[in-house]
Amino acid sequence: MPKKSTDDASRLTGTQSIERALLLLREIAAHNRSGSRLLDLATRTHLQRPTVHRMLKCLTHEGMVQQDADSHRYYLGSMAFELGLTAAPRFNLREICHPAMVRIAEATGDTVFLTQRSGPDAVCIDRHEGTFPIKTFTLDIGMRRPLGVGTGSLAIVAALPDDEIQNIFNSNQTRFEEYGVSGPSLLTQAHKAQKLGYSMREAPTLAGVRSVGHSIRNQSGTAFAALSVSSISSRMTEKRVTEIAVLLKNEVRLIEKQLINAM
Amino acid sequence: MPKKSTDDASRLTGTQSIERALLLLREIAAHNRSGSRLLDLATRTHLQRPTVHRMLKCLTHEGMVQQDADSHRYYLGSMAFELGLTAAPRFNLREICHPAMVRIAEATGDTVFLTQRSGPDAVCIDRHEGTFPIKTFTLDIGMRRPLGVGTGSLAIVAALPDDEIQNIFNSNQTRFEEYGVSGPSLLTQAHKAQKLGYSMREAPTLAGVRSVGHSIRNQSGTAFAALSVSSISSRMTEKRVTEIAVLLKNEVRLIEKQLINAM
DNA sequence: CAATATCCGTCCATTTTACGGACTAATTGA
DNA sequence: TCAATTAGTCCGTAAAATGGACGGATATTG
Repeated sequence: MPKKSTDDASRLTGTQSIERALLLLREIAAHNRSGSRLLDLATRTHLQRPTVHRMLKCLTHEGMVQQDADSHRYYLGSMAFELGLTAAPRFNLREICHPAMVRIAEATGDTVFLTQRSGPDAVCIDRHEGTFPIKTFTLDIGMRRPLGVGTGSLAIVAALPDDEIQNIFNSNQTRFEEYGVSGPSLLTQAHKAQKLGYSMREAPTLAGVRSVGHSIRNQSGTAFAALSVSSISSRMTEKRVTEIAVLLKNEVRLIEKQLINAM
Repeated sequence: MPKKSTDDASRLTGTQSIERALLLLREIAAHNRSGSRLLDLATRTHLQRPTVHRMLKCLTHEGMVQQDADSHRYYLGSMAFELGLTAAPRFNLREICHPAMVRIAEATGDTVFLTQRSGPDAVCIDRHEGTFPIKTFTLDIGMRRPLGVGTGSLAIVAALPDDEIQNIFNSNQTRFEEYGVSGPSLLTQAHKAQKLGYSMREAPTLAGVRSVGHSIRNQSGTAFAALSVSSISSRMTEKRVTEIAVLLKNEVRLIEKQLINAM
């Protein structure tokens, strides 16, 4: 039954199963603290259970995925970790941004996050905590969520051309629900962020947390990462939000200069 | 033409292309500093060029692989890095071993390596340098080589049952050549290491470097990792080798105790 | 503690997907 | 400028992957 996959436009041919395997890996990565059950993976990826099972068996065999013997839940495996170690030297965004994150954390006292775009997702690749005693750890390092969900993520989206924003929101539509946010509202928020030059919002899942984000662009001008600062809402007055936005903007300017030399 | 793949016994079915894709990823990882050309990848993986190309196109599209625009060479991509970050919290061997590595580096003055088995390969997952001014950086973090090539690697092999050693050496045979070592000689060295309880050898590729290694076993008693110490041969007298071996053995004992609690 | 609902894992006939031989384009290098 | 090497593409064919259906394990409920 040709379900006429209404997926993305960018159709590659002759690689269906690899695409599916990577889709699975991303989905497992997106829930790596709690682990994923076979059925949930099948549902979330829109694949048939037998297909998912067969692929997971292979991925497990090769070490990309691990299955907990008791719970049967799937997690990323040691090979994923090792490939990451190997790839790391070529991805020095973390190192480049580290001093800036320290400075921002010191200046604000709040927690700073570094987020990087990964296709239809955004991944938190670093975090630095400030001194203020109430900490808001809205993101763990390595956490993967649909593009547009976090505040840093929103800043990345807002910096993209309008038609691409639409594309992303269309393809992530169903995934947004899982994170308790609606597509249309995200679009409004993205437009607001475009006007302001930075993103700001209340965490939808965690009441009382407010964040400010600013995108980072590469040499060719496309936003591929973002810095964001998170704090309890009571500290995030309107005045303070704009102050932090300026702080972020300046630090990002420095980072972007370094990117030109480094990459 | 049914080439009757004389591969490994553990035949999975319905996952050929995923297996091949992962084989490619491992092969790219094994040469990630210099990058890999399409043809070399095809040769090393024993796959057809069109197949490799098609798969690389997909992997590149998904961010697992990156292609340098000028040289056309392939490297691991940002998604590999990100998956690694996500997987990291569940692989704390590094953290557990870190204090031991510091102590060993201080005691010996030489460079200490932590190696982990990954199927038919071994991957260097950590390194700590001693104070002695002549340093022997025989391994970079993330470096992947066929199991049996390095000294830590050799210690892991030596701790396996004899038939498995044979299997590994058979399937890695051709890959050994690339690293300038011969299978049979490795077998002798493995047997020697079994008698001694630790592995020791002169680096085959880099004259004047001698290393000592000791395997680390998990709860179920199988060797899955190793600590090793590397130094210039003039420092590695026979007496000193045995001293370092004792030092390693004691540290490994402590690590193995922690593994029981941690994992 | 049956009975029942879920979910995991496997089988196998069918068909779509991926394979790879052959060709073209791009790049190197002599 | 021309040969040699490598990258990338096409497409008919065969084999690999798909997924509906079933058996078995584990959790849940009455």
